Amino acid sequence: MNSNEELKNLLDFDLLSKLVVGIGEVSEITGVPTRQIRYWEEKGIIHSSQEAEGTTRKYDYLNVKKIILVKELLDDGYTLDAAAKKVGDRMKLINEAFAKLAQRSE
Amino acid sequence: MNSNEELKNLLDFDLLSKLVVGIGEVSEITGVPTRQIRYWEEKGIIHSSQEAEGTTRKYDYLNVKKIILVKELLDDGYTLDAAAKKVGDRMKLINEAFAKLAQRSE
DNA sequence: CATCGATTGTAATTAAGTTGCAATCTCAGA
DNA sequence: TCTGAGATTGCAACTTAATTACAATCGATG
Repeated sequence: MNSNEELKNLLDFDLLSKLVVGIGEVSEITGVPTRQIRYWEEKGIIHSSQEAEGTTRKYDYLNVKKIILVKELLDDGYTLDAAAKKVGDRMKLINEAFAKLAQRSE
Repeated sequence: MNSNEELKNLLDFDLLSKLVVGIGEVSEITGVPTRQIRYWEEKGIIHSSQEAEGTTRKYDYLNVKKIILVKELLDDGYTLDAAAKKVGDRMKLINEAFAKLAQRSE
């Protein structure tokens, strides 16, 4: 049994993907003000799942992770666009790894 | 490098533990009506993190997992109390495994 | 000092969640 | 069939959380 299988037994990836939190929670977790999160979203850097206009935005694990990474780079002196690009590249890898793990859990 | 270390590199357990969702979300995920979730909580079977009276309940991964398991047993014919006990035992193991994984991530 | 990127403030509105009280539903046993 | 305990549900009145739109601010750079 390889490590991924062990992992799948412990962690329910299907559930993980459904754990979507509100913007207030994201703000508390990341330290980024809600206003700023919405701004990044306006700019197309973050993509929450918002069913329709006027309904509340929801953020999954990967969304929150991305916000954390962007914030780290901003704090480090990057411009928003540069940070977004850099994080985008890294998120690709994380997304792929997750996709693999989530595969057989359906 | 063992599987747990690989896992830690991929999954941010600190973040996972902070992903707490509202009761409406839990209801959608699990198929258990919000009213019923509150009832189970009243009975002491579920323990959401509710800062104070009147504020909204929040449920983390393990809470939601527990609700899913309880529901499965109920659907299978168990009484609520019996299901709660059975699930409680299983959650102990899951909790321990998570505690181990969450350790060095701080 | 004007411009641009980045962020922030706020009012008015809607969505989501809370409690408490009471009603209902199920079903095993007298 | 009646009944009582366990389990669930309905709902009104209320509070908290989140939404949008418009405008203001703030710092760095040419």
